[in-house]
Amino acid sequence: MPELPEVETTVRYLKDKIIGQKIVGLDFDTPNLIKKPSPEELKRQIVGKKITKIERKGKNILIYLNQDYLLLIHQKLTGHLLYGKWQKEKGKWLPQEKNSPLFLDRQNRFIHFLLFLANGKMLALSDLRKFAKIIFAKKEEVLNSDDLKTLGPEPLSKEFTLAYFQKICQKSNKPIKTLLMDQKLISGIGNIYSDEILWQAKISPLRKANSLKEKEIKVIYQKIKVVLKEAIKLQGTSIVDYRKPDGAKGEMDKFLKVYRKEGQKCPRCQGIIKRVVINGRSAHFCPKCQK
DNA sequence: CGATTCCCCTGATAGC
DNA sequence: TGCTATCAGGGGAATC
Repeated sequence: MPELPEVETTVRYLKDKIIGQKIVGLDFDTPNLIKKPSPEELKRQIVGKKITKIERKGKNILIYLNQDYLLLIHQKLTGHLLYGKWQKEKGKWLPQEKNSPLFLDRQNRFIHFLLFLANGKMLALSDLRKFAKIIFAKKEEVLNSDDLKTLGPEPLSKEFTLAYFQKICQKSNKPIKTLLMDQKLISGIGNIYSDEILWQAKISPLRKANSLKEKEIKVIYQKIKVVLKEAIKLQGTSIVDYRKPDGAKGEMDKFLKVYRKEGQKCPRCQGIIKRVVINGRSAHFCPKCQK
């Protein structure tokens, strides 16, 4: 699923390809993805506008348009943006290049939303589960909406200090995994990287945040940065649905230590990796070396 | 206010 | 073989 590193990879890839491009058309087959405005209104308003900027906030993709408009895309579980050319066959959008991952990898074949650009290329949203969220409005309105303004600090930014992390840990009686995934406290970390961060830090995901010692908090803090940076460098994890905008997989899969590895041996201590449900999410960890 | 449950959706998988 | 039940999972809403 797209978390901070995957969204960052997507934004970096698209930056020099779509900035300056005018949107010349729009197509969709799942109106429910478009939360605001109505799909008809969106089509009427977005066509003709030019893309001026693209950035990431937490797990959200922000595509800025001229006349102070902003398109927000949250990919949720299985959504990912793709860049290429598609053609409609029997009501379904199919990629034109038959030997590209856009065509060969089935995860890229669930196209539900398409923007046509002036350069002849398209920006498409593939989303198997149809959970993604699309919002289009005036820039100020989107930036001041709950979708964005409730987000906590970016974990790789200066604002995310050790003192801040210590403070939120001490104040929370929740499991540390739940805290790491709380977008209001830290933005961008999801199920994959919370598991991986805690494995690297040798801390059990079940530990209550306010039970952590100062030294442990510091290690987790450091591992947040290390793991996210490594994942960005490797262009994300494609173990499930995520793909880069060219349809190819990220390289982070083979560096994962615990996520989706229930029953396998811990690469550090040979303990058996366990899966438990925390706050409705599956958590993977090694009970032998994560305390 | 915080904690819990439900819901959105559909492919994969297990059970029969 | 093929049908049905169950599950994953980010985040928001409803409920306790």
